Amino acid sequence: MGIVERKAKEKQQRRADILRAAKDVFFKKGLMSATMDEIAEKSELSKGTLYLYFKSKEELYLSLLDEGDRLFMAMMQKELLPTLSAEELIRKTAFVYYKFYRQHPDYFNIMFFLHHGDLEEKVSPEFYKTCMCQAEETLKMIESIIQKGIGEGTFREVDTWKTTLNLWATANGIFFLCKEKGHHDFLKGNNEQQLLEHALDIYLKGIKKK
Amino acid sequence: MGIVERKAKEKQQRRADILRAAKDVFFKKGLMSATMDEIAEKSELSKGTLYLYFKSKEELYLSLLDEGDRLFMAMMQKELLPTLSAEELIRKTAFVYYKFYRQHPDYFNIMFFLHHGDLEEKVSPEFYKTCMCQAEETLKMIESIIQKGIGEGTFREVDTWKTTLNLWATANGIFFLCKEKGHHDFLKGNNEQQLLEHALDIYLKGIKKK
Amino acid sequence: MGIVERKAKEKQQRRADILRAAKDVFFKKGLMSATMDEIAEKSELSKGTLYLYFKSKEELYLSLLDEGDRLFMAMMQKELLPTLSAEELIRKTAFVYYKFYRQHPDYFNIMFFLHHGDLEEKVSPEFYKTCMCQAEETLKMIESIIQKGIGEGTFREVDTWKTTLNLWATANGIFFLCKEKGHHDFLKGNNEQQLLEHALDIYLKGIKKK
Amino acid sequence: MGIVERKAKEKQQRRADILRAAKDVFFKKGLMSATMDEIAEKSELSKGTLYLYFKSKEELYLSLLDEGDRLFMAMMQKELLPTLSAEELIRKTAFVYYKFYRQHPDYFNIMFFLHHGDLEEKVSPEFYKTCMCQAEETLKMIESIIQKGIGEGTFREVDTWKTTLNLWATANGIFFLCKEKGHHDFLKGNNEQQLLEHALDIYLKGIKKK
DNA sequence: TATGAATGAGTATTCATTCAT
DNA sequence: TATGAATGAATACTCATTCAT
Repeated sequence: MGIVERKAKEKQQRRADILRAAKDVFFKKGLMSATMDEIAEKSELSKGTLYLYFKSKEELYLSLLDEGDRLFMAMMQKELLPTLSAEELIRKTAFVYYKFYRQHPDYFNIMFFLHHGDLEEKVSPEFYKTCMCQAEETLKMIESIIQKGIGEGTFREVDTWKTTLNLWATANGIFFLCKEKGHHDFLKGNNEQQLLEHALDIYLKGIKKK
Repeated sequence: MGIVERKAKEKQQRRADILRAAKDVFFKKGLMSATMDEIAEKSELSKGTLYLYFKSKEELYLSLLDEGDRLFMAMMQKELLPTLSAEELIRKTAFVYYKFYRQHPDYFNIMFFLHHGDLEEKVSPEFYKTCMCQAEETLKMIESIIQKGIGEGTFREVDTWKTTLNLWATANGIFFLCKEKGHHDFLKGNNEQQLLEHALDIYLKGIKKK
Repeated sequence: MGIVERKAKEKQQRRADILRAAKDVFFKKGLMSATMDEIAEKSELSKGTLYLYFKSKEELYLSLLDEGDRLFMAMMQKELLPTLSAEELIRKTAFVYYKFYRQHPDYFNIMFFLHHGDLEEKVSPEFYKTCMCQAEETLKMIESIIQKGIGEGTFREVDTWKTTLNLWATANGIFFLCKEKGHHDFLKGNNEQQLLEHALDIYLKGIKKK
Repeated sequence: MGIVERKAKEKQQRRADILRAAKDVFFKKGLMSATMDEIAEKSELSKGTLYLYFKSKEELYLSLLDEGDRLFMAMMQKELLPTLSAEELIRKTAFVYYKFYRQHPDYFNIMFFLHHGDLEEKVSPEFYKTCMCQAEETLKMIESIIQKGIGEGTFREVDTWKTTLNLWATANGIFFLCKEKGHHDFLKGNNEQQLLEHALDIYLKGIKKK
């Protein structure tokens, strides 16, 4: 029994090692330029072993999302105190999302690639669905805040899921827009945080009861 | 003289031929999976000729943006009548953008790749900047609508550029979110148009004076 | 242990296989016209494997020099008996070099390319230096013969290194001259051996005391 | 008639323009890396025109030898005064050859390539023979000096053609040896001139009557 | 389970040469 | 004669994936 447990633990460890190495390499080079060789070397495992734990390069790449989601969820649960008002919760959520984006901007690349399409065909549908489900969890959490706001009487009776998707889309759209840096500043000095706050100011004004 | 003109015309034609073929192939396979061989075959030109007109695969890919921008601008100018109110113009713009997105959803992939970064390193900075400038033109048009709304006294005195970027980010974020289809419906039946309208309803309520 | 040894042996074997195939192809077609595909086919290994053992086409080409140097050194050590006089040793060396040249005239092509320069830029400096050092070993051996001749009192007190380089240059110059064959006989019936002997006759007369 | 002459002159001019441009490019990049495009651009002629004057890239390359030979011959005739003794003439010839080599080291690359073989197959035999004949002219001139030395009674009755070839081979061998520079100094500070002088000292001592 | 040697299909790019005008 | 647009064959090198040990 002890042996079985240890084996299972070792397996988890290997998986974690590979993911850590993959993160380093993918985030440094990008999906296209990263190579399995480099990941194998960095993880101090053989290339063959990589394929024992992940079906393909693409699936390994997407597996990093898991980690991202977990990280984000953890950050959220620490900060979203139930004593806060709905508006405060919305603002807090946005801020945590922003903080997460600042700390791990590369997870967004994965997300973008996931939606982009080139990847979609190279990953098994089951795996793909798994990724989606996790994203949905996050969205449900946001929806519950909006429901709470409506319940409290602070928010108008908006369509909660539509509103959730809008908020999510806005935040992502802003982060995406701000990714482009350096060559040409059409942001005119605005950064993610400022834009996000401005968007919330207006959006909340539009949601809140008179 | 006639001869020079005809040559110039032929050259334009070739360029157009290549772009058309490139669009077909890139939009079917994606940047990564598309091959220059296939584009050459589809354009009924030799591979060498492709490189006579475009420096690299990446530059050819981005060159499709040009066309997209032109298309969008043309659609806009046809629909945005100056007699409309600011709110109507905003809604119209969103609708035109939506229509454009429906007709040419693949142009968004290019945009996503452009912002994503892997491409940034493979294209000359000048060319990159050109792409960015064209995007800015569109944004300026939207800003002018907001300014008009403020001038008319319909909108509150919001930061016009921030608001512009927010609207833009929201639309893109929504389209981006909705791109994911088929495998798992976290949209719960909502489509781009519905989400966009819902977002505008709320956002405009937040902007408009009392 | 046995397993490790066998693996190492197999690796050596592969390397040898590649070198043999490379020799065939390079010597038949020349550096420029030879292709890695052909070498792969001839070695009955995949192209990828070639690159597992050699960094580039150029490095593979130069690696043949190693073999040439070893071959030459082996021939020398068999023939240069220490009982011979300095003059006999010089003549013997020249004769061995000539024999080597006759048996492996293609190694000279590599040497020519090595000095020619186009290659210099395509090979890592370390590798390049290694090639050079091996050539120097041969030269040192010749110098020691001249020093011996001076010590014996047979040769005048000439500059030993200059003399070494001169002898070497002369032999190479002759071989190089004679390479040109077939199209036009400006050699007027002279061959490498005759020219080399004639050169030695005169050169040794110029070196020997009185 | 005047028209015919002018046309002929223009043709010569074009040819010269191409050769000049070819020299620039070939000597800067080497045979392998130089491109016909660059030569066309530098000569301010179209690529097609290049092929009107030269059959192929290789033939254009070798055509530069002509010019080299002419240059060398001209230098020789200016310096080789008939009043000089045979020994002085030999030394003078060597010095002129050295000067030529210093001023136009790149012509040697062509010569080396010519003999190397890759080129031999890509050029028509007639053209190849022409190149060889010109080299022979130079050798005949050297032979005549040796004959003069024998006639004067200064030199022993050596085989004049063998001796000629030996001298030529020695000089070329030395220049070739010295081409390798930079990475590893097995020359130990010796340069072409010093080696050439040392070789002549010894060789002439071996030729001269007692 | 872990290895890592071997694979070989896959591809962007180059460039000498041609030929219609 | 001069052009230069078009060609398309040619090739080095990569890298995800497999599989015998």
